[in-house]
Amino acid sequence: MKKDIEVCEIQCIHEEDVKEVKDSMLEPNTLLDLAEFFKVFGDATRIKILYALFQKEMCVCDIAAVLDMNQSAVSHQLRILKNHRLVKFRREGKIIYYSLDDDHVKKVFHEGLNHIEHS
Amino acid sequence: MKKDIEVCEIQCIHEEDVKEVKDSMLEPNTLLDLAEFFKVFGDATRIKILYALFQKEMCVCDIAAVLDMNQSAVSHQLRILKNHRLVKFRREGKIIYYSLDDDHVKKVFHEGLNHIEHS
DNA sequence: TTAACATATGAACATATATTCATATGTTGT
DNA sequence: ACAACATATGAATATATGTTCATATGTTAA
Repeated sequence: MKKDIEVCEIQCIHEEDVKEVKDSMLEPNTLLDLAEFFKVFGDATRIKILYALFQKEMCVCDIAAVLDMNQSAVSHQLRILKNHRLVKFRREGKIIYYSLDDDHVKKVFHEGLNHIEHS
Repeated sequence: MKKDIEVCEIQCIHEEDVKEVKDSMLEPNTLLDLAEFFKVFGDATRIKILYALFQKEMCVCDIAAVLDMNQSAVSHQLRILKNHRLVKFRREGKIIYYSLDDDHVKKVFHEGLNHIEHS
């Protein structure tokens, strides 16, 4: 049964367009994954880490030194980068070296740079 | 004068590397702008809006209908996209049509898709 | 086994951010 | 001028996120 007062009804103007665009929308999971992926780039600390790793693989404490941050903060961020397969690591004794895991990273990065330079 | 107890000193292992990477680091403003730029992509609502606008220009209420969200929420997000020059708009009477403002958007988007598909 | 070191992690806190609600602004037709 | 409509915006709230602190894990050398 419908209530006689209908609130929050979304009104659209171009029904055809809405239907068409709605049908072509990405799958919910893809959307969430994409947003998650970009969210990783949306933090200055992680951007710095990625940019540092563009130059060469580095261990955690060296990254911390480059960023002038404490080891814990860097480690937390590295975990996020690792979970999203943006960086990988190898162990050498006590030291763990991190490096880039993916070529898309550089491409995304440079498209971002292009944008902020041209706007 | 130095305190005899020195806490939170950042210890690095490879001084040379640290110096080199630190010197080649992006400027603080560039870093912040980049992070800001990607932060815009890091939200499912904005991703949906951008993807919708890939198909065609749309007015606010149609976008709201596509996303199944209220007008205010969409408007707030459009403002963010507008501020970062990702979308532009034109007015036609009462209606305001939004569209993509930048080719980098699509490129960034597709690199992101590539990444999540290959990982 | 123990000390020293490199890194990881859980909890707590402070800050940032998205959505909602109410309302303001700006446009059109009467 | 007024009503109806499309959009924008400020404030409030709830949630997400980054950093710090304390501590745990894992490795090496003695």
